[in-house]
Amino acid sequence: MKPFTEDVLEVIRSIPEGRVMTYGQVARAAGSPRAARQVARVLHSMSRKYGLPWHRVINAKGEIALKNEEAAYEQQMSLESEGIVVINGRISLNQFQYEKES
DNA sequence: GCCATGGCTAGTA
DNA sequence: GCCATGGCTAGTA
Repeated sequence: MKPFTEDVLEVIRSIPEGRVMTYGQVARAAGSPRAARQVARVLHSMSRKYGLPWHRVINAKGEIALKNEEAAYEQQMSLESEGIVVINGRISLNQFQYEKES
């Protein structure tokens, strides 16, 4: 597994319960500011086997990005079980976005 | 070639 | 709604 991938996994694992990060934010934290799509790809193909808190990653607009209805529903349930408020598939980034401090 | 993006326009109201 | 972006997993041979 490549360093970038490992960094992405580590960043995702570091998101605390009850908080979210965006794809772009994860990419930046992993050292590749323009690799937001790769984050999506990693999540798509690796979240199951690596037991990631995949539900805590959303898009820059604060929305659940999954197209698949069932999966999107599952994500919403997981988020709500941690106290994150989801309204019309959208989360308030102001309230729930995790900002790593320096 | 895939991907669960993102940011910036054009075009509507 | 368009399109530039980029690092690589899964699956075949």
